[in-house]
Amino acid sequence: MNRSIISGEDGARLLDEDQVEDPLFVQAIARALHVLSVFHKAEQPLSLTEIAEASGTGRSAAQRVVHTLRALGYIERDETGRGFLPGIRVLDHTVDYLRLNKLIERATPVLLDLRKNARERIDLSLFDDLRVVYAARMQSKRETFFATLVGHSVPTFCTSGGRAIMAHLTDAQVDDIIARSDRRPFTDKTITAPDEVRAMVREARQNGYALTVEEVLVGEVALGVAVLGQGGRPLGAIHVAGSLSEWTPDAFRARFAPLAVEAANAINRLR
Amino acid sequence: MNRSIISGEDGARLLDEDQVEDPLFVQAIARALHVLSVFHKAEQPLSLTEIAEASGTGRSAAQRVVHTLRALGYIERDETGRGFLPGIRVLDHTVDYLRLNKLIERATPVLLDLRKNARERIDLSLFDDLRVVYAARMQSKRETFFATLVGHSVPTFCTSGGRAIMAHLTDAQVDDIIARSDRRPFTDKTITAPDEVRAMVREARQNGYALTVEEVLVGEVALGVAVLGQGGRPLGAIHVAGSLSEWTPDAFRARFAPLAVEAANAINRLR
DNA sequence: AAGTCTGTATCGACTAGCGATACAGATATA
DNA sequence: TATATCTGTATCGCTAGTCGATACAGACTT
Repeated sequence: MNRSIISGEDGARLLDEDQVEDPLFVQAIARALHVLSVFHKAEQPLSLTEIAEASGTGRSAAQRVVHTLRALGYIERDETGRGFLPGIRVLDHTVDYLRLNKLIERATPVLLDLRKNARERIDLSLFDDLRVVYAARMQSKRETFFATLVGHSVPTFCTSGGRAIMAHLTDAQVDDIIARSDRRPFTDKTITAPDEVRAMVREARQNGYALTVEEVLVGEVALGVAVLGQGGRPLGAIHVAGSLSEWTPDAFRARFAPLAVEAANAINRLR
Repeated sequence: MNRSIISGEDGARLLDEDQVEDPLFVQAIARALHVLSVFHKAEQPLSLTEIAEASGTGRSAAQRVVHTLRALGYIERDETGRGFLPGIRVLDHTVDYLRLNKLIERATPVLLDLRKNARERIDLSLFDDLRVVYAARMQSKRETFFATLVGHSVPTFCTSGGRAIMAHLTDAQVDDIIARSDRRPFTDKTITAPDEVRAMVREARQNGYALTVEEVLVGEVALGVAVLGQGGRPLGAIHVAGSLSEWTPDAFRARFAPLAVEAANAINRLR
């Protein structure tokens, strides 16, 4: 039972039962953002009742939240047909996040340089527990794919960047991530067995990078190198991605591993 | 007194006094999102007290909101140094917005095609009252600029896309937008005088597109064509942007106006 | 015309959030 | 070394604000 990369069925941190006990935890906020998060699983505009059901709130509360969110621009009505959609206002926060993120800031010039030399697609992803979130993509020359992957996330356990990141964690942390991950495969090449994943992580530890072949996308080979912050903690990863129609995995590795590792080092050196 | 395109000092819809009277308006949500919006004017991590001051809330309330937002991943601590930053969770909503937006969906293939023919930078922007928000960018062959402009916004009154959009509004609406806009210039070529802007809009009405020369960025010539929805209402615009080092404005217009207009028509025809 | 969806609105009961106040750790003044 | 002022965190009682029930109008089905 493979799954798609398109839909957002990943680690959407929803409200935790414990948090209801926390006196510092403002419930209304959680409810509101929970309502907004409902769209993560949606494929089309949602009606008020659908929102209410999906968010677990009653119709009344859902309507009042939607009303407010709409007034603030975080939710819009669908023009054609009925229902609601996320509003354009969310993009303001996107740009704030990207702009203020120090890792992105210091990685950008290095990535531009890497892309020039590599002439393949370069991505920057950010580590977020069970997943790795794309923050920037520099498309390759020939590739006409949509530049806007910002915000897309893929599981840590089965991506080149994720594995490179795990290589900088303790075994216990790696095991924890593997155990908690939804390990449904994307392709029939996706490695999901905990032992095999652990082996890949050990390999990445020795190499200083991770290579994945068709684990997320058929025909794609990807090489990931972790980017580190404070005291060696992995914050994200650089990805170089190419097509198997042009490269064998080994040729890809030989060509791009040095470049990518050097780029990551350059970023790490900046602090 | 020119201004920068980088910082987010645009139409951030904050809470309106009237809304306090609205019984359906959930204040806690507005407060929370207002706190998140505080980062729109920030250039660096914000301390709790800075957040409190900027959002108008007391320290206590601000702390409690930040606490919750942090638990949910919408706010993070800055690793190095102190203070808070927007959290990675906001990118989830970004991808939801982009994914569910019908205009982006139907425009994408056409834009890819346009980029192939034009070989210049192609943008898709969405109309949001006083501003126009970039939703997608397909970079040109040679351009190494960062692909991640998603969420950036520029004023409607002085951009090619914005003017093309205004060409599809009534005169009263255009006047309203001009009047309410913060018309500080970006460059010394920025046209800010209401009458001149109106003239440009009239011109755009006749041509079916708008051309701007260095009004936002020095050295840039841009051509915008509106994209329409339900009953001719403008939803956004296609932009083609080039460099004055390669094109005279007239040559640019002659070369790309037909292509861009045709692309916009293609998108409009899809519904 | 009866039925079932939309989205919207009102109001009282009670809970959940605000503000005041306090504390601990880090960095900066004297 | 001491005093001051930041940082972020935590507690608790009063009351303002939210939830849920209930109701209504318009748009599609049947």
